[in-house]
Amino acid sequence: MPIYALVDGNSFYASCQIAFQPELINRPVVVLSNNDGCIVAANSIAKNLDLTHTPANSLGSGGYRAASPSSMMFQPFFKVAPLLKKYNTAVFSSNYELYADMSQRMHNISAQFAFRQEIYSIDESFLDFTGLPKENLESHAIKLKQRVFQWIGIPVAVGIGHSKTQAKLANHLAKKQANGVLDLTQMQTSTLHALYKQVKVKNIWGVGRQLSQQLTEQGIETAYDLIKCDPKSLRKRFSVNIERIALELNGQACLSFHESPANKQNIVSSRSFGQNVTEFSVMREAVSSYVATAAEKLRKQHGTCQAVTVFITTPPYQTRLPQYRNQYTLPLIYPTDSTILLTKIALRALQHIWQPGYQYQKASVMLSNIQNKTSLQTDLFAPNPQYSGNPKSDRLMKTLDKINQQMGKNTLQLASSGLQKNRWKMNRNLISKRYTTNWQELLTVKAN
DNA sequence: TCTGGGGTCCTAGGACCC
DNA sequence: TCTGGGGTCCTAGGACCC
Repeated sequence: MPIYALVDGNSFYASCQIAFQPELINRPVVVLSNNDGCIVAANSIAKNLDLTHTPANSLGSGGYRAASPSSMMFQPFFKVAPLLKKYNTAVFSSNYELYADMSQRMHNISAQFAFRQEIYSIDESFLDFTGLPKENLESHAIKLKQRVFQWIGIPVAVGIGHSKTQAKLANHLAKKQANGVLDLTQMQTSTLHALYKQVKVKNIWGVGRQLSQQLTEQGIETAYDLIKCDPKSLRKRFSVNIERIALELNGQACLSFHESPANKQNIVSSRSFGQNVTEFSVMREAVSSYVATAAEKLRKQHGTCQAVTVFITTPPYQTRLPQYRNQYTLPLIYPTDSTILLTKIALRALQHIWQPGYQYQKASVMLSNIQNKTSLQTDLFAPNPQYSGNPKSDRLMKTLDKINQQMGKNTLQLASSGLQKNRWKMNRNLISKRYTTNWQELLTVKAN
């Protein structure tokens, strides 16, 4: 039987901020989404703030009542700002450069504790503990937790189980444990089942809002209820996913372990604007920029794509404004990774859907039909390829990427994505320093 | 005049994840 | 004034093939 651990950074973005400002440890701390739109991370103090104390009119029509402590998450910032201020909350714009670097450090430390690691997200990794001495798994995990905290100041929780779903569940429960670690593999079946009886289905990995409602309606309310069902009948009544979840909870691993990340099948670059966009020339610039970002990612995984989708929308929440949203996909005859060609195609798609007279809030670019560049099918009848597989284009793109990597993003860019950035760039008014990736923003330490 | 059965591929939409 | 971004997998239905 395999044994997996899940290591997860607690309130990761908030913890990254606190790591560099330890004086925040006893204050509520929240981190905002792009554009300072809504709350995407909160330390436990902030999660426990009572939203019901906010004046009703500042929480929209009819007032708002908190359903649970973590309902702080995904609240629009402007609605809860007065409450946050009242509680002396430290509020940060998201600083992905900082979080990505801290993430790498956290994953590197975790990796030292197992032969195999699967990096699952910015703040989570699975470790393969199979073959380690079974009775010591818990102390092994405690060492890991201590080392991460000592080295980079990030608190983590570790859950251990016979499947990924079990490890996830153990991690969820570990956060309530004093030592932040929980090993389900050494537990008596009766103890495990008693534990499962306390876990609501909505807290199981893979069960979201819809499924938990459907399950509950059929009398399956806890993890225990789920494992007591016949897996085949679960598949019939719900889906293969639920069957798999039940098996995994029973300790039968169905989801495999992936050491190296798979290449993306789709690459999206999508962003809300700092202010609504009304002019085509400004929208054009934003779309060009997003293409550049997506194409750079594409080349990083040595891929080419064969379709480009552009999507634009007005703000869905501002219902007083006339609403419009549309998308258009253009296929390419030959696969490419050239920012120049992809920009041309994307702008053509934008032309198709652009309607003047609206206030646009957001645009997205998606590259799809991605294939590996090295295994490309060549077309016998293709004219001399102008962009992909063309040595001149390849050299140009390589140079572009190299310069931007060494000198900073957007050092070199197409003119079409350039001149009026302040008309659409996102707001990040409350951003912290990039303590670990920028020489100008290192932490200053004073000796008195 | 009658008109089966089995299969693949593609796409759109839904549900989920962090 | 102000509400994120980036993915995956599964399923159902239609087109098409033999």
